[in-house]
Amino acid sequence: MYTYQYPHPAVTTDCVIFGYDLREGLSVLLVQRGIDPFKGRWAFPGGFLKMDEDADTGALRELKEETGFEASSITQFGAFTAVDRDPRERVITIAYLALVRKGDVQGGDDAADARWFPVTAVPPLAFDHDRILRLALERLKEQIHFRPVGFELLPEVFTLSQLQALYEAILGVRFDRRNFASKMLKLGLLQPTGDRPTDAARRIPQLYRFNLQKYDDLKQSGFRLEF
Amino acid sequence: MYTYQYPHPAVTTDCVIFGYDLREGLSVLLVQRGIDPFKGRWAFPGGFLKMDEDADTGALRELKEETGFEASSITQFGAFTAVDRDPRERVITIAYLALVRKGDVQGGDDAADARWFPVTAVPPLAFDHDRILRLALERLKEQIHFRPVGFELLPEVFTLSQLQALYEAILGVRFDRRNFASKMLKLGLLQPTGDRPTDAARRIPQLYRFNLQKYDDLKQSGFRLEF
DNA sequence: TCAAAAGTGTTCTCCCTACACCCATGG
DNA sequence: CCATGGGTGTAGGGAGAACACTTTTGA
Repeated sequence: MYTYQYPHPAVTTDCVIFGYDLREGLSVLLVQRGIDPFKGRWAFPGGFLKMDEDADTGALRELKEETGFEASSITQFGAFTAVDRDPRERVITIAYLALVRKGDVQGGDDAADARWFPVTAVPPLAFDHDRILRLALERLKEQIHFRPVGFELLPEVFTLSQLQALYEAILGVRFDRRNFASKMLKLGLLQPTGDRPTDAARRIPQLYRFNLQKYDDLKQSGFRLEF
Repeated sequence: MYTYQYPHPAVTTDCVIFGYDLREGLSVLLVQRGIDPFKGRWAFPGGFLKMDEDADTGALRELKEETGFEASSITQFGAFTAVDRDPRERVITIAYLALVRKGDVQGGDDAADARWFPVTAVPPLAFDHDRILRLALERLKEQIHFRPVGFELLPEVFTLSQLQALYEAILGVRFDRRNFASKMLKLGLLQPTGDRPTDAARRIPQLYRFNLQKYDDLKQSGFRLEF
């Protein structure tokens, strides 16, 4: 038992992990709760913060424990503090956001109950996780202007139309194919690979790779992707 | 005494209140700590969260108690969770940001120990409040593109050169006077007032007022101030 | 009448936008 | 040979950046 002179809330972390593929579009990683409250409902991976870890560390640990996935970087995007958001006791949560390649997440051992859901078909969520998701989506839309989110979500090599589909999925708009291509290529962040994909049903598109070097240069000078 | 099965951190809120005037430039509101730890040091107004209030409410309450100022809106911008950030016990803080007219803050009764400091001349701060300030300044720079921060910080009527000086102070850059004026006026957010200021040492400039109506319209359609 | 700030307009360039044609591939 | 998607180019308009002259005022 732990006693304090004044009441203390419990503190948890939650991770909104976004992934993407052509079939399902933008998706989030959810785990099914095995215990009450909200037993059986889906929720973001997360859990109680330990006393000897900061929130970033705790979020990464819980994510690993519940999904088997070791994220390289997560971004804190909000604290949720409504008084009654957890029926057991006062719990505030610190929410994190990460972008991952779906393929990297496969094979989590403890991840029996972890599953991807398209953001357009998310089941009812536990606690106030629907609000957390809404804010996460907003933040993702903002970040897309400053951060090459496409390159974190897509496989290492990708085509221009895949990249465009991703941007359209996140922002919920449509772009002109030719203008999107020229704008992207002008940035210089894309490196054509010599290879071509083999599974093409139609004309074979060029494959690109993200140029990290160039991105670091651009970040130095403070850039912005306009869309 | 309050007992829990697992250890809980304490949770506080802190408010970074930005103000602005021509003499001092961009400033922050600080209070001097009356008790240990860090007794005598300056810190952001804030304090422990109560169990029956969410963090926004708690932040506004603490701000009022410590500075006498009733803010109309505050923006949560980060949680600080380093394990050793408070020497007494594990404390995490949720940080808020607000923009106010300096004049509105005068006259807080309890505010004996509240003072404005130019951001360029901030004294040593308690806890990790220097880190909180750094992040707040970054967020302010980001928000300036989506939110008419000038109009929240300046008096109700102001001149174009005052507005420009504010933008230059926040972003740390210089603009061409003529381009700044035409860009601002083109937005349609500025309403010329008939009046002219009397204290001019030189040629008397036009006074403007912020057009809230127009701003709401622009917000609907999702706009961005480019600078 | 001079110094200092205010007001105003033009030109050039670049980028965004809209849009059309041809090419490669598999069925 | 045709449907589907990939690749490329151009013309027009608008916005930003650079820049100079005139006006008002108090000293």
